[in-house]
Amino acid sequence: MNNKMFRGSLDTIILKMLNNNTEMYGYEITQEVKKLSDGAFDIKEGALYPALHRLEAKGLLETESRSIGNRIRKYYKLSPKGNKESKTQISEMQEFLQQMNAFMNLKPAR
Amino acid sequence: MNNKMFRGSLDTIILKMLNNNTEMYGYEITQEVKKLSDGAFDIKEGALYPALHRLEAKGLLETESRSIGNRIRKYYKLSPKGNKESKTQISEMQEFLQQMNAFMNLKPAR
DNA sequence: AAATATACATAAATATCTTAGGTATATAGG
DNA sequence: CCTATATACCTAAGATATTTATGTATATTT
Repeated sequence: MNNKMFRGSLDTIILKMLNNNTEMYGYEITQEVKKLSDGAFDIKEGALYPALHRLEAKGLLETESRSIGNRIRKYYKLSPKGNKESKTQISEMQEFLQQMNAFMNLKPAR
Repeated sequence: MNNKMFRGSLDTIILKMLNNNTEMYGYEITQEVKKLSDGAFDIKEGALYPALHRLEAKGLLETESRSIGNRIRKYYKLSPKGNKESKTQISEMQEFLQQMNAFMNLKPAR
């Protein structure tokens, strides 16, 4: 997929994932999103990590670092504020999708 | 509408309008899009004109300036290349909308 | 042993958008 | 008549989000 249209929806995708899953770590999000979208949505790590940090800075996400073997994973989950915001953004996205769909299906006036 | 999600879709919207209408001038596009979307899509002129110039530079649009009274309007229409590209982008957008819609409707695993 | 996958991260470059400002003509309301 | 709003084009500065490239390190597969 030409992911130009993907722009602007990354935060909402992350919030959606964390709304469904209680907690996830960054790399896991990229893999799950790819899988769930049949490869259509390909989140670049260079976009993901700054996005997670942004959302955390806004108080929407809470983190907990855990050692898995010799490696550290940083788990993210929605804060109460993030929980509310995720629902808002999911609704707004659905509304947007409907509007854009109607628009793209418009027939010429004559 | 929070038009954050609007990002990345302006070019496609313009191409869609010109696919439906043979020819339009810039200001007309902003007004028609607003009307057709019930106010949901609000194209800023600061985004529109650079976008039109970009699309023209890519060879997707052709222009013709016409005097209307003492004022000049710049009419845009799809070039043959733009005609093809518009159909491509409309299809890609529709595919994207479907994917994103499915994604936003995913239920938690358990 | 080497290649690939996992897991985090940042910086530079690029793209697109908003905000703000500029110019000028046309029309509607008081 | 005059003033505000609408029409119609445009660009520049700043904000923001993304890609590409790079870096580090461990784990797993071939």
